[in-house]
Amino acid sequence: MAEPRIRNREATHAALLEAAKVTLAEHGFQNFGVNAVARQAGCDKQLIYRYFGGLEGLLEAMGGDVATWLGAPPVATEGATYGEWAANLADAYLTALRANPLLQKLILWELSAAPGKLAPLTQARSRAMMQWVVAARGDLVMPADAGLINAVLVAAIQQFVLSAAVSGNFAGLPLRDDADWDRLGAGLRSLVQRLYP
Amino acid sequence: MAEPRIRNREATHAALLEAAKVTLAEHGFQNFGVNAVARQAGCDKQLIYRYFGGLEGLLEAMGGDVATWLGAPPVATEGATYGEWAANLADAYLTALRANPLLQKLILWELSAAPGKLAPLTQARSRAMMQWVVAARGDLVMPADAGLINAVLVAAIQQFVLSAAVSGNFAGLPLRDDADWDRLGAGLRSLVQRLYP
DNA sequence: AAAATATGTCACCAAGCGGTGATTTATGTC
DNA sequence: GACATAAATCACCGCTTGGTGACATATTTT
Repeated sequence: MAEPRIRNREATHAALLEAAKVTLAEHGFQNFGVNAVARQAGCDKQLIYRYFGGLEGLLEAMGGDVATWLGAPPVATEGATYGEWAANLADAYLTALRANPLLQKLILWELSAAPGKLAPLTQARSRAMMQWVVAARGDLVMPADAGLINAVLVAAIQQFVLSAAVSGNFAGLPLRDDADWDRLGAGLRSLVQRLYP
Repeated sequence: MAEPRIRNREATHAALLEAAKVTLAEHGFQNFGVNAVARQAGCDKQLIYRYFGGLEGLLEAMGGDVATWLGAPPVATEGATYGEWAANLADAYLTALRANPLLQKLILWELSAAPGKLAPLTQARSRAMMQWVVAARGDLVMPADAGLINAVLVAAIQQFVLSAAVSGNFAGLPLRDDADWDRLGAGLRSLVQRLYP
């Protein structure tokens, strides 16, 4: 019935990888599985086992180019203070994450899955984000409590974006249109500059 | 085979509700369903349909006593500044959420589920948390940007707790034993006091 | 005691899942 | 052109899920 796809191992391999990303980004991790990915790719699920050894291998393969999901980090402004740099980075992460449903779904999945099940993907993502930050930081010196402050910023941003995606707000703050996000960005910027005097 | 449970509608009703909470708290929302709840309650799933009209009704019923999940809010200290009060509240929420796997799973579920599917529970929880805060605030006057600052605090705390539950850390910060959490609490307190001068 | 009702259980259905062996068929090689 | 290999599909398995109708029995009412 269904016309078999043209025979091309490389292309099919790539198509499966792409289908995995699309499936996760569009439908979340809840219905993510061999059937859903194969459906999205338009081929038989057997090929997932043949080419990746199963879902596990497919996830590992996804981790391979996870670095490209984030895009290029913003460059550190010449002569900027650490506070300005941190504010810029927060802003950049906020917009990047907001525009990246795949990354959102992955973060959510990591929070929901049994520890270890997503290890390869988690490690790849964590490494990629570290590089993102390090590449942007240049040779700025970190204040003493920068670790905590930045963790709070990143954590809050993630929670905002994830909550907004499902309910359009967080703790009373509306997070729907661009104006809402602009307000939030400006507010965060002022907080950051107050925290890094 | 299985001895039928003694016939008592009230008790069975309550047992199902309790089983729902236990199932969610212990196994998360991923495997939450009529089968799992009925298994936990030790009765037939049919009773869920008879007494609650299905999972939906069971969730609504769970929303009924969601207020009791949080426990009593900390009382506002006499003559305290808003900054001190906010720091206390952050501390209280951090420890309360950390000790409450059911609430953790519910928050995670709300972030992962299709909007609307959890509406009754979400509304009940949001209302309960509002009351928690309002009851604690007393008649302290809120600074101008308190809404944003508190949102950032709550968001960060939630992300910390959720991430710690699955991976034991967040963005490099270790969040395993009590000492880790004490350090985080102290750090947050200092940040709060810097933000509310 | 007999009948009616309420409570609880069982047996089954269709659908979806992860996973696997067997089968077709296009492609490259001799 | 005949053959081997590799790419893709098909057909099926066991299991779990949400959901429902039929059944058994304890409890109350008549």
